[in-house]
Amino acid sequence: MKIVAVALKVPLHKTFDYLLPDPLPFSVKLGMRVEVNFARQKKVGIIVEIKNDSDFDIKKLKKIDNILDLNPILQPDLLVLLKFAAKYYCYPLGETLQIALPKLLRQGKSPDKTSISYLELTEQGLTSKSLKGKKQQALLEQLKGSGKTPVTELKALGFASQTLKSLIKNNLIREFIEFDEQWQSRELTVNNRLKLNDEQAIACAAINQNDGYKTFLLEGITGSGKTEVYLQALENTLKHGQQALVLVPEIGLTPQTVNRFRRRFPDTPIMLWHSALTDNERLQTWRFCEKGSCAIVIGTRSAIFIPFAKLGMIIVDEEHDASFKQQDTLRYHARDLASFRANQLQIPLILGSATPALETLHKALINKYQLLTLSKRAQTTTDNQYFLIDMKGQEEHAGIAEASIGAINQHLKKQKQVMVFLNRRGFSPTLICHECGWLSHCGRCSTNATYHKSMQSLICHHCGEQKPPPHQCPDCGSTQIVPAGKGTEQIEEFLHEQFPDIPINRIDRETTRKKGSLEQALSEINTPGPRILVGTQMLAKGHHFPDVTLVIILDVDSGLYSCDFRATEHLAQLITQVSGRAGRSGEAGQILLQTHFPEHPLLQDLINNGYQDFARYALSEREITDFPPYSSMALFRAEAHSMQLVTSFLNLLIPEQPLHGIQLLGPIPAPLEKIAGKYRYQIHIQSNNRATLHQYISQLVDYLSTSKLATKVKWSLDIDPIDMA
DNA sequence: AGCACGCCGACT
DNA sequence: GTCGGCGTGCTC
Repeated sequence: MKIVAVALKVPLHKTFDYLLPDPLPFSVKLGMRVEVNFARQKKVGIIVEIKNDSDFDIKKLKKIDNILDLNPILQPDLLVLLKFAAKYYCYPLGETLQIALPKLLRQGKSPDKTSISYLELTEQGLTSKSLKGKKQQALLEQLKGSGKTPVTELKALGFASQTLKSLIKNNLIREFIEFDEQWQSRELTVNNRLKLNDEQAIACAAINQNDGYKTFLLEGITGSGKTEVYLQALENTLKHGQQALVLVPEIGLTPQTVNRFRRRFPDTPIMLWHSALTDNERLQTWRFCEKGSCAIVIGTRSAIFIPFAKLGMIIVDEEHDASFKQQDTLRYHARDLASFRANQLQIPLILGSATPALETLHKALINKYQLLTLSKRAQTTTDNQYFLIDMKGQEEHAGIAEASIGAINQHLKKQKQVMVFLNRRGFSPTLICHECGWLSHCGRCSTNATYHKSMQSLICHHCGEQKPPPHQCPDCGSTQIVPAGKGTEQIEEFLHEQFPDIPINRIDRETTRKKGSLEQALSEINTPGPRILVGTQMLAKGHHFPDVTLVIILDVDSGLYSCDFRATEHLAQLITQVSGRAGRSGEAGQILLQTHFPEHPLLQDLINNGYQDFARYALSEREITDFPPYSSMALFRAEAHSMQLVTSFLNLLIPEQPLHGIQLLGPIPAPLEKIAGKYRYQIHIQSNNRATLHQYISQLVDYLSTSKLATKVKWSLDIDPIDMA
């Protein structure tokens, strides 16, 4: 009697056994989808085990209603990866598998979507000079840069169907349909290959000589030509007829990046993977990769779950970026799963960053990874200069020091661009009553309500609740309600007053909410002339601003003294990444850091010796304090509307006797104790031995599945957390 | 998570 | 008398 274990989308840490239909129509394999009756509901599940008996009462087993696939929908290696992920991150297997599948497959739809329409330039379009229509001209430029491009991708860039149609009508571009034919690597055309410097050549040679699994850490300062190394390493992979997966941070999937790949390999099918794809596009891309019809995928973290016919290389660009870690449901780290997958397939993995995560650097320093260093900037000869602005006693306006304003003036006069960085959006983080000290806060979260002047509202950045600012203080009735603290909106307003003739672009989540508005701002920034850019994190990542020669970081201090042990690492990465945006056009950039602690050893080390030196020093501190990567960590969180319920539940999990090899800390309130009306507490679990940690956590999860109290709170586990909030 | 079963209050 | 509140327990 044939029995199969089926993984279903239920939040239970187990699978369910079913009987196979008796005369079996065809051979049943792992990874096939089935339709079953489960607790009186029809569900789509996946076969994860085939066996001859069951721990469950065999007489009570139900029969499978339907086998949905002739061939497994999850190929064997992907199923192994997902089983590992479910176990490692302590997440139910059924839910893990569902997360990895495109929605249409999750729903049991047929996987056969086999064509994609592309647009390309005609001969006429190639030679045409300039068109009247601005949008039409932009589309031609885009196609000149990217070559043949999927229609859906062009629409995502903001081109209207009308624009496409009229260009087709005028015979400047043409549409064609491509079916999922095997991609043939012998057609490989390579354009615009750059000459490598010594370091790049050594890196490429090391990667290309490699046979089998190996992880390389490509530690290259901004502008040192990491992308060129990726491209030349990819060339080798493509020549062997193998596919490649390039993982990029959420913000890194810009047209510039993609165009560079398309221009280099004009005949090679390249597809994108990101959250804005429609369900159909997602399924198409998935199938094209699985069948070997697509050669390169550039995608965000979930691309790690795409099946490939013959994957030959994985690249993780900006590997330190926090967006590779999923912050809800299955809390996986795409970089770490990439490492598992590369090992599983015996292929090389390249981790690239100017500011590698300390975990990654540690593995390179103990020779688990091969370290490849790029220390020379390709374009400039001069290094950026850092200046610490001591804010003690310094006169300031809207948080900008007098000295900084002087510097801004100088650079603008030289027709250069200036970047002002502050990691806080809105006008001011709170409103304060001048008479009684009342502060604007969110009614549902234990945090401030940020004042957004342009929208005339108070917004909670955690739960999104909006309300109008009060005219009178709710406590004392005073009308003296004033903004306290600074956000990017206020910086922009002040700079407008100070430099009325200078164009200013503010770039943060608020100003880039509308589709295409970031692209719009970026193209404005590319026009010559003096300009000021104001922004948050978003400015630090990926974009090229060749005319920026001055960068000012306003609030350095919040990263220096924080309860999060990773805060200094993130601050150093941020400073290095932001300053990497400056001085890329031949002239050395100036970086001003505003701080009350100019003598702080971290800042001194960073500006005098660079990130590489800082990171090695920071690692030695982690070793002394026993923090990751010198220990393993997990975070157990629980939330509920009643504080008493949460704390008593968590207290139940703390044993009376200390456990051997496990340190528990808590329950302690989460950094934000209350969000959207729910109280959140957590327990830090730490061990010097990963296996010990995992053994303890699996026991914990087993216990929770039998605990009644556990059903009354919402709990979650974060393995290797990077954000304690 | 769903969903049914079950045991108590206020309604045509 | 019954409709419906959500506490409890189970799903191969």
